[in-house]
Amino acid sequence: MTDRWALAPAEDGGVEVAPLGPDGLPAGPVRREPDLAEAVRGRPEVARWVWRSTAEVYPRLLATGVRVERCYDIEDAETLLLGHAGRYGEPRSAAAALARLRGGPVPPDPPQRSAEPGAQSPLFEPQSAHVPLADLIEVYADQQRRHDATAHPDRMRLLTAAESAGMLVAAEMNRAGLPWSAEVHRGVLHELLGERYAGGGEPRRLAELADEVSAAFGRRVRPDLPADVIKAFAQAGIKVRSTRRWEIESLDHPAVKPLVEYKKLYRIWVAHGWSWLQDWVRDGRFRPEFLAGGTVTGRWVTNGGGGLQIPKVIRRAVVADPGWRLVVADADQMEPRVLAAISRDPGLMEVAGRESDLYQSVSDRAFSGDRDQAKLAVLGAVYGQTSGDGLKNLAALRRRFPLAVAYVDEAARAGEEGRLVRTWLGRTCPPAAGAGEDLEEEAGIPTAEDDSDDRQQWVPGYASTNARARGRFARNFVVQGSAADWALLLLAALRQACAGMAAELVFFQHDEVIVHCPKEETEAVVAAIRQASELAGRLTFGDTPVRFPFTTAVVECYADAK
DNA sequence: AGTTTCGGCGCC
DNA sequence: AAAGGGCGCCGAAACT
Repeated sequence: MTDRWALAPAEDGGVEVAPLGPDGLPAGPVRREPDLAEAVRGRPEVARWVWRSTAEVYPRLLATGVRVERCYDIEDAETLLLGHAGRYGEPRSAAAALARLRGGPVPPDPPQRSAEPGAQSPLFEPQSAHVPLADLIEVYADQQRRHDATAHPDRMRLLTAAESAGMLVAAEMNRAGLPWSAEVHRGVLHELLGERYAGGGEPRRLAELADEVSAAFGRRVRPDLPADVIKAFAQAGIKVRSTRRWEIESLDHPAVKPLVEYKKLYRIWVAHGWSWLQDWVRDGRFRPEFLAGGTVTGRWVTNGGGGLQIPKVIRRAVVADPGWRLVVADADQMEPRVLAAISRDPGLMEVAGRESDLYQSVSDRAFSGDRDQAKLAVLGAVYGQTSGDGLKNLAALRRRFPLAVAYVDEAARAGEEGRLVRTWLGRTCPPAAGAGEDLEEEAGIPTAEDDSDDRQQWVPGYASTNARARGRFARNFVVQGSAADWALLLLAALRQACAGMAAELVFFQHDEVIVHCPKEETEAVVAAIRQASELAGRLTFGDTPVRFPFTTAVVECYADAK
């Protein structure tokens, strides 16, 4: 069962396939066959399909009911390998990789396609130029050699394999869709926003709140226009720099309450209201397009519909099919557990070796039981907090967990100095990531904003705010990115564990996964999650005591999971 | 008129 | 109390 085959759809609708040897080179001739799906369906013994792009091939296979166990996505691997070599931004298409290999002119990558509301996953992705299978195999063999030249070849192999697995999962999720009740959604909208008025204007509740805001200011104010609100406050003798909630909330003015309420509901209305429902929900399913590895840290993104930002109140609309359930599984304190695993800090590993609340354990050791302080300190260390209580707490954290704090500090220093920073498996941060566009600041030349007094406290002397931004980015990158490494392995293991069942993975959001399954399968799914977590922890980070417990809920409605 | 950026906020 | 990381999305504002 170690058979690897390479595959490339031909331009005439047929397909080229070829068996591969252990070195990645062809172990037999390239064969032309008339039908892509049949070529795969007829070879169930193949353990891994090597192809240019999962997004090009796999939706077509799924459309005919064909699933594959594993794949290797050449263009995704090219991206990761280029990144590891510090060559971020070079064209990553198979055609470009081939050109680099042969010394020809390197074609630029085609422009990214943007999402269209309600668009089904296209059967043909408008992507890079066609590359014949024999050439594709050459690129693949070269990539195998390039894995060997990385800092940790075994980890790098795991990374490219894991991300390819993630792409299979993403394609399957895109096909399945998230079960969505339009009726429930409409009910929630009506309850929150009131009736819609003809003509597409604001619903009743928003109109009322806008009137209350205007009444409080004594003139007509549009609460959805920040400039208007700032002016209105100024006329009332209150200076605000923005209309962000945390800045507005504490003000002593009668407009504040309806304004904050307006902004909350306005958000629901524009981002998840009736037109969203119209655009993104079809046949009882919400279909955002999941893209595995869509960010530099390796986190997924969704293309369309804000699939990873479903507001809590709207989750009531996520309802299992009749007789089915949603198994909602959420990794507990994922980021500090990942930090324990990558830093190998003995104290933090010991704490992370228990399934109980990690922040509580940290606070018992370093914060005399104050869980909130402990959580702030840990998150501050991971995010690069620069002021407030976080700094004081960071010192306490450093005393108890020196290797953990040193790990992220070193990443931050590397980022500031423009050195490469990698996740545990080898995903590499582009050296300029986290940098803004402000070259004047980079050069240490004060800009107009710099004489605002609150910034200079934490921008000492001529230190570049850009370098600091890179430092914060890199500090977070090693944790968030390694967590994404682990999450890919988790998804891959969970997908395997669910392979024989009717259960389908329908949602994934950084540290949370939803499986939709017949109610008879829920126990098996919960067990599969546990087993997948254990396997993912071991495969990703090797032999550590760190555990990755999940909170799982078996529910009919997503909103009931928390 | 079409495209890009900004402000604000949803999620993790 | 204050505001650190990653995203996507929307309408308005600011551009070409």
